[in-house]
Amino acid sequence: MPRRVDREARREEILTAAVRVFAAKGFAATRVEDVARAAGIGKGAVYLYFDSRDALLEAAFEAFAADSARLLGQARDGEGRALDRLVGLLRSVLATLAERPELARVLLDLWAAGRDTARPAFDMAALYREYRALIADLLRQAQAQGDVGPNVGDGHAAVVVGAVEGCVLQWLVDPEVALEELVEPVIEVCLDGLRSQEGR
Amino acid sequence: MPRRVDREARREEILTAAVRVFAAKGFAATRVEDVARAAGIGKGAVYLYFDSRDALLEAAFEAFAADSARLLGQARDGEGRALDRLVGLLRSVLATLAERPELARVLLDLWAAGRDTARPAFDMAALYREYRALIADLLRQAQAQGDVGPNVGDGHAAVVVGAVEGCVLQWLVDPEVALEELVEPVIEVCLDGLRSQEGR
DNA sequence: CATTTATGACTGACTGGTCAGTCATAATAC
DNA sequence: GTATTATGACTGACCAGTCAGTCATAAATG
Repeated sequence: MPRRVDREARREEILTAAVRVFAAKGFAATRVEDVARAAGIGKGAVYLYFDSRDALLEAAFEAFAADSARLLGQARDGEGRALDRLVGLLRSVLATLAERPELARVLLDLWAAGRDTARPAFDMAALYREYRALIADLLRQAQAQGDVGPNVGDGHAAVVVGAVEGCVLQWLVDPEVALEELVEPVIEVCLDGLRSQEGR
Repeated sequence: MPRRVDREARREEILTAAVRVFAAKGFAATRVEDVARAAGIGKGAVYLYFDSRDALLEAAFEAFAADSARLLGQARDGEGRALDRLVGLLRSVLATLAERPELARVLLDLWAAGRDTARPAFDMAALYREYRALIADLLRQAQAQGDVGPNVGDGHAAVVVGAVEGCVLQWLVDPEVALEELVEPVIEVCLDGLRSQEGR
């Protein structure tokens, strides 16, 4: 053991281990000692890097929020038509989740924990609000560009977020569901719907 | 203490109380005694009607599954065009959830608990599989009737389920979201998409 | 280079509190 | 008096968080 340790890196190691365990057993069933064992350290050491068991979950949320902020930023400031940027956002959100399935699984716990008003640390609601706001904005731009219909509004932005998150939910809940196979259908449904369209 | 008690009714009372508490604090933070107090009985009495704390959650799941079975049956055996029956299903699923918000909130715990393979009692995955299967079937019928495009398939059924559940998720996570206001947008997006359609 | 001293990193046994589930007892009805 | 329903005090398991102590390395000294 080096006398000095890269605290940031070690913290990250522990968090990665924690996410792995959370994904496998769920937060509720995870003991701090499980996390320690998964990280190859003693239980006490966990507390040198995190204040509490809850803080581990909070850190996972933050990893999540950071990803989201990045993706939202890209879609907001990207080039091209608004509708294309929306499609890009959907693709990259789904790809990011599919790439880190363990982090994604923690969503199940974050959704459930977010409800607790005594735990304002996981503000999933705010996160989804941001997604809806950006998508609503992109839809308004797309409207100005004549790419989407005139009656499209905030409710539709929520449905787009819903379609993505609902697919993620099914994937998380059911190992049979393959998230990658839902990417194109999500985009097709959101853009063109199910109704037969003679014109195309 | 009456010697004879309607066991079924009393069980239902306790379950209702349990759901109320689960909705408010989450399953993880709910003590059996909380449920007992909410039901106006002693802790021991809970165990006269339920085997364990987990059994309460399982019973909530069953209430859920029963609702779902009813709605699925209606959509399967209903009258009218397949696409109309699909729209009816979406409306009634969302209406049923909006009508019993407390039961709906338990979904958050059921999603998280379902992951535990040691708890096959909550088979959310199977439930969503049923929804997807029925909707895929309705879409095939609608295709035969010329109501939906030729390339619509199983992935699109998953997206429809996703759109609904994703809206529910946002509603559960964020008190600001009004589920009723998302009903029409869900239907519009699923049927016609966002893209501007000159033809209509 | 060998020895001593200092210190940050880490450990795991321990504590205090919590809570699921049990059971001895009581109340009631017939 | 017996069967049924209910109670809540109690028990034992469990676990988050703590902390006294260990260890590995670094720095200082001669």
